[in-house]
Amino acid sequence: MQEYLNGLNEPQREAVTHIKGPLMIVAGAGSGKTKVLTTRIAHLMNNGVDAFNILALTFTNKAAAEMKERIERILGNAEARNLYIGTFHSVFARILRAEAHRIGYPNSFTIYDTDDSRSVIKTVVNELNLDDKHYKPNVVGSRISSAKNALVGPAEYATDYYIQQEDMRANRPAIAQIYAAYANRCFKNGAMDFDDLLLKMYELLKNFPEVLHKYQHKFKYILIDEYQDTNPVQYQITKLLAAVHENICVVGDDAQSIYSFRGATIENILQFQKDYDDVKVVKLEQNYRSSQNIIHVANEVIKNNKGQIPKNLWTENKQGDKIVLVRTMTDNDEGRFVADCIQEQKLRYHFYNKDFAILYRTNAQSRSFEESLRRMGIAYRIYGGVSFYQRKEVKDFLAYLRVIANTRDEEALKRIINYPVRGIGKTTIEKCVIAANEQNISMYEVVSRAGEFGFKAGTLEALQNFHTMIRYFQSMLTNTNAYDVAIQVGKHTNLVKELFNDKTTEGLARYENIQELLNSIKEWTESPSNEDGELGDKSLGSYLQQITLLTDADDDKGEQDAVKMMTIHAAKGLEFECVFVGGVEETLFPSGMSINTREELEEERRLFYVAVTRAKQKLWLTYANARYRFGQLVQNDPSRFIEEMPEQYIDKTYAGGGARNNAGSDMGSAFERMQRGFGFGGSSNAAAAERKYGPPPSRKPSSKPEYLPVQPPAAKVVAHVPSADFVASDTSQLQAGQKVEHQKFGFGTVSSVEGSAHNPVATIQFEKNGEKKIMLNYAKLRIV
DNA sequence: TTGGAGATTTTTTTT
DNA sequence: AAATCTCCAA
Repeated sequence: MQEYLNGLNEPQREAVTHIKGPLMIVAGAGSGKTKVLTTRIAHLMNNGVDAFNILALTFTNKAAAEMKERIERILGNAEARNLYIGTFHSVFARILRAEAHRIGYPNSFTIYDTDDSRSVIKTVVNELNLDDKHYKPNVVGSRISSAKNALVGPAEYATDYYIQQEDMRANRPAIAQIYAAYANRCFKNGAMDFDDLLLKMYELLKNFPEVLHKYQHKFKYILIDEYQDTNPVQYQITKLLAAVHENICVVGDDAQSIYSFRGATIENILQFQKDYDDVKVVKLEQNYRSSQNIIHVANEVIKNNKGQIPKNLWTENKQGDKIVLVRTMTDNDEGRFVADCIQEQKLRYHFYNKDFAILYRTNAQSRSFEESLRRMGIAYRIYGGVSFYQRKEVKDFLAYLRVIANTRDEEALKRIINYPVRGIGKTTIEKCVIAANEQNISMYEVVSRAGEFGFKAGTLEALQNFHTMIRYFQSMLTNTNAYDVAIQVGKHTNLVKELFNDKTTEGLARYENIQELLNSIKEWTESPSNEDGELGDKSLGSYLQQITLLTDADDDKGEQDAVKMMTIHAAKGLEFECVFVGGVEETLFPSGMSINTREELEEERRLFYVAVTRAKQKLWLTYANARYRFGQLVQNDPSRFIEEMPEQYIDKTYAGGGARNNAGSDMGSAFERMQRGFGFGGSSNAAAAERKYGPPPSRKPSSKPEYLPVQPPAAKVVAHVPSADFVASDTSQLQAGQKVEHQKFGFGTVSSVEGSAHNPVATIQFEKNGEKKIMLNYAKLRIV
């Protein structure tokens, strides 16, 4: 008997060993879903299914790579490299690359990221003489994206009564026109946006029976992870692919559906049973991840949602700690609390940095956490946000490569035609675009035939030089790999040199980024196989196509001992020993944008459910009375989700005061209690904690974190034992020049008092700990 | 044509 | 607070 089956519980084994026919796995959070998927694939292969006939669609490329690795370990051979595993987008991009000629695209078509796509929309809006203030690229773009995800093309969009009504009501009747122009322009540019990778794949299968036939018979077994987050195009594609063999296995949890803004619909998972006869349904309800308390809270909150697949998530794990609710004055206090708390937990329970995750609803919230962690000297890594490949200098460099691989790519061409500056200004670019539109040729072709369009001598020369350079790069394309081309681009454009000569801090960072980019291209070129196991294709085109689809989660720089910070969306599928969820406030979580309909609110609640169920042992929910938004302090109420959690599982020690308007509470503000308790107060330093709890274990974290604390000056507080007679003085009249004693920082001299009358802030020069800004309303100071 | 000062806008969430 | 856009002088 195959021993890999032994580690499975009953329903898991059922899911793994069901080989023929449609299978739906309803997998609760932490129920061993990945294990089931990998074991199932291994089991299929062990039972004679050829790896080449298996397609597995995952949510991130990293998940795909991990699965491959685990399967190899189970099987003990390298067969897994032949599997087709990847995200919808990367798998389809690969197929489209092979079939591009059928639909009029170059096989090295460009993949536009969101920025590129918005930029094209803006161009198109202006060309149609519409106001881009009213037809905002973001608004129009998301409208187009929804249409594509729902399989609505430009023609149908323009004639659909309901859609048109909506656009009329929003006073944006021209969106249909923009959609059509946008689609045309993308095609003309030889480019696909993210949605096109799905839509064109669908059209390919729909319009070319021989292609459909080919892939139907190639993919005899199909597995789809995170099925609750698939949208109608993805649904239709998989339905087409699975139509012959019907060996389709979907895994999902309706309670974790959090991508409706991307067109995902729970309908897909609810519909699955009706689509095929004889669907086997397996429910995985035992949670192996979290404590009893965490599971109870999660279950209780999600009950407030209507209409779900009934299930009962349970665990045999121990009860665990209560969920800690934390209220602070501002977002900065929130950051400080979390950083202090991590420090304390590490000392007390011997956790490593990597055991902690800070999750939040919006990327912008990372700032205050980042600052506090840095001050404390705690290593951290932020996932998401602006990714490496979105940085301006990186995009600029890549734009060269894009033009070389695909001259139709007008977006890229416009980016680089005058970068570095070579005297081809806005007017000239506009002229080129207009000429291109008139003649119905690409902008690049105008540049290449610049002599025919009556440019001034100087301009003409600049254009011709540019064209000669690009042609030179292209001549290397056929017999050189991506890295060699990139190096030549760096040399001949003077880009690298120019950045090198820029000695400002930002210039230096930009230079380093380009170096890193070149290194990563080199690494990619030299690695034996691509991420999907395809051997050999080290061309520039191949490189460019995978680069756009990489996400931050994918570039895993090894297990680092760093606190992880990311949005809740990005945390899907992950787990951590200790989790902080920040900004649990009305208008933030649930988002102010998503409280207008029941559906929206329920999705926010599912998001809350996802956040809570990421934690294995410990969970903190923090919220601030007020936080900065657009540089202004705004008040917020605690999130409604807090009230939905049963009291008995909640520790409210830190949830009392905080607000000034809550003076009746005898708890004192969270900040005050923090000072009384851990982190502050002279005695609770590392040495004391070590005396009390013993030395940290010798197990070493595996590698260096990406963000090692740069300068840890503030982190190392020189311990101060307060005077025996320490009594906080009335500091309302505090003035510059006075000497004071602080419980933690020791003696110092006030250098200034600023801030509003309600919230005075003193800058104090401490003898041992340097300059600190102290909020007088909260800090306890003794005037000496 | 270029670059910079000042004005304006932006925050959901992501492949 | 930060990023992007607009306008103007050189």
